[in-house]
Amino acid sequence: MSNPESVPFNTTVHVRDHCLCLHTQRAARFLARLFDDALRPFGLTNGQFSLMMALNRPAPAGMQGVAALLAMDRTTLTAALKVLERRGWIVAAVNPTDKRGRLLSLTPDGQRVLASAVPTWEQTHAPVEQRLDDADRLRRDLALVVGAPHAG
Amino acid sequence: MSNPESVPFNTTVHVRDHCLCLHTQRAARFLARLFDDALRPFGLTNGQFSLMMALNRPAPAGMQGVAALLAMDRTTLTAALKVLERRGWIVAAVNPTDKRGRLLSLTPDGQRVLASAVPTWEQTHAPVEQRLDDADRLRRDLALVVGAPHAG
DNA sequence: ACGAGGAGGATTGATATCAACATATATGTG
DNA sequence: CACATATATGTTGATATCAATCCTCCTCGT
Repeated sequence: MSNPESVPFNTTVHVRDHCLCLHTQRAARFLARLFDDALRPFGLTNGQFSLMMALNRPAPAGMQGVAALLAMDRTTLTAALKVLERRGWIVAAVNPTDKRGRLLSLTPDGQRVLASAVPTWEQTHAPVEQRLDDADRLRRDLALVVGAPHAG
Repeated sequence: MSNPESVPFNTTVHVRDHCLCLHTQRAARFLARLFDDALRPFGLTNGQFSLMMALNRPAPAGMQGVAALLAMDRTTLTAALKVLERRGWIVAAVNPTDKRGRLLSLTPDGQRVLASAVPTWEQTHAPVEQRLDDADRLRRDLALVVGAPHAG
């Protein structure tokens, strides 16, 4: 029934119900679909929206900083940028101070697309927040998972 | 500064700090890397581990049920199964009762691999759980996000 | 100035994700 | 039984994800 070469069903149930990795992946897939659907009319995915929002800052951003902000692999960021660059929504210029680095920024077109999508983001986000007793608590907990000792 | 064609920096900061989709994607990427690293010696990714665990049940599972359990697109499941099937860890047999459907189950080899990985799952999961004040609270909140009115 | 080691990115290969479309089977109606 | 419709799954194309690897450019010691 539960020899050392197989996993007892009880263990399966325990892992299924407790694995934070699984729980988080499920929620991530669910929210990705939700926001992808909502943002599709703008030609944006949830990840592209978050990335462009991360680039909407007073001074151009570097790749390391953006990758860290999104907890994303550097090479994933490279691939994501290529898509947005093809569409003319962002530019990746060589950093004149350090020619190894890139300075990332939104183009005027990119700013327009992002601005047009913000109301939809709000309309999509609000119902999710309302389903929760305390959205700030969830944000704090997720920040703890990622390793930030303090949230916010 | 904040004409209708661009997004004010204040808005960017608000979205960055509040977007539950972004927060969840970040945590999901972080945990995926953590578990992928830990499970690599067994030739498993976090997703493959969760999928095989979902298939470890008394009676063979159908694709619809598994996809729903993992909150995963049907076609994503098809692709994931092909990899595990190639390795001989699962079998997808035509359901004799309904030839449209498939019955998914672990092979003995698959059971062995899964069983060998469980201690590593425990060792990887424990520190994450310890970082949280209340892991059950996070699990409940994530379940609420996915739309389950009751957690557990 | 020169060379060694390091840091920042890009590329490649594998898997993951999902929409749009295609195929096979079941079910219900007449 | 024939046909329309619904259900279950597979296929294709685009993007997302990350490890391994390579290349370029910077920094530092001499």
